[in-house]
Amino acid sequence: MRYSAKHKEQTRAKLLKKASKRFREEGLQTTGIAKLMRDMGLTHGGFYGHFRSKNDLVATALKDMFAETTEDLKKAIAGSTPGKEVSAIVNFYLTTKNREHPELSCLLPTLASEIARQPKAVRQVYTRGFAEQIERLTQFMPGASEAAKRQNAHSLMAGMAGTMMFARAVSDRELSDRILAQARHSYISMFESEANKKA
Amino acid sequence: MRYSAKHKEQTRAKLLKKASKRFREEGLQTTGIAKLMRDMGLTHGGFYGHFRSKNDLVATALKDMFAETTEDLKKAIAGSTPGKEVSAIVNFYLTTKNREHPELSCLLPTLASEIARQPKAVRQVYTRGFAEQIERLTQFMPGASEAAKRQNAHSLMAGMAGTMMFARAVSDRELSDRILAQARHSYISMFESEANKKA
DNA sequence: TGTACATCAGTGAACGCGCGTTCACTGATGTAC
DNA sequence: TGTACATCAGTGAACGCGCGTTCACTGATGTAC
Repeated sequence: MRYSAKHKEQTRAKLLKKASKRFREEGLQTTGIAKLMRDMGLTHGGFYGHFRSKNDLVATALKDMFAETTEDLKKAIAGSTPGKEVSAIVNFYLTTKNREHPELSCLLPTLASEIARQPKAVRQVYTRGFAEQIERLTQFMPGASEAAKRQNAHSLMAGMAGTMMFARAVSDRELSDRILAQARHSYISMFESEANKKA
Repeated sequence: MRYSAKHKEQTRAKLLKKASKRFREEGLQTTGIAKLMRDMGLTHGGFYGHFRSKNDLVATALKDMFAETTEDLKKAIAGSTPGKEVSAIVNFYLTTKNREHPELSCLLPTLASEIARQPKAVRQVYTRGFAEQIERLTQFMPGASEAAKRQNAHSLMAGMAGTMMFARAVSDRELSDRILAQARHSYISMFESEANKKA
């Protein structure tokens, strides 16, 4: 059958969205092309009309996921009191809702360890996205110098990603809730700028 | 052929060691039984004489990995100046050597995200090991109360695991080196107890 | 207005491969007599 | 000392399944005449 002019473009976009969710739910290696296409109502062969390879899809999906998280962070920051951005970020990131929905939240806790085993092209996309995310956080961090601020951004990002990873892996729900709640409190008191803590 | 009395026990122990390395190198799902046995010089069928299932192996290997890291941490702490335990832990954990050898270091940066997708039995083993590791760290952390110390242990553990995960995933070696070096500095100044910082 | 043809998103069989698990078996050795 | 047999760690074919990728194809529609 013939399709409307924009049809292929739309299919590709939907495929990309679905894949970037699936990757975060099930991991990169565990997500299969055939099942992905089946869930789109298509057959596996059609995949290669949209992406050169699974690796190509992984790389493209990573860009998409970083862009999504960037949007979410921007929104969280936009809705916060000036000077309270770190609280906004932490309270947005370390929620039970995000714990339950890896497919809709930051890729770092779910995919970063698997990315270490990916081919260079994929890791480069990751590296760029990661560096940009750190840069975005840096401007809201406390610190005497730009370098100190950036280091705090790294610490916060590593702490939040590690915390979310732990909260998801642990089988005891109450323990998981506590991990998140206490980490929110901790990171806010560590990284909310001094000026605001006194206000 | 008949084997010596201790033979099977030894084979099981070697298999477990090999598996716990392989899991950290390649992930849980990506590590296959057949390849594992082939690398032991055995055939895949023999596996089920040692473990009930792959899940059984995963659970047992996790215990082993936690025990290994516990040993390593104890050694690092034993060799440190009293009051400088946090420095010893951080300087032991966040090294380029550990970055290059996931198969010989802490399971958290490599496996925690995959464990979130494992069956309950596996996650329970993980939860116990994780809680024990936190408890072990707690006693060396600064903090006014036991709860505050434990929270600092959580923050440090999440930060170190997240940092190692990032350092491994990033494709730029210099960036990775910087991530590790600056994180060591950061976490030591954040968590080394106040008394010692002034000394 | 009616016919012929080009387009091209998606189809589905096939490729060689690896997965976890089962199970009847092999064959070297220890033990019993 | 010599023979018969039990033991049991490990073997390897087979199960049904999923993997990523290729490729000749289908068939509805838009376009050209």
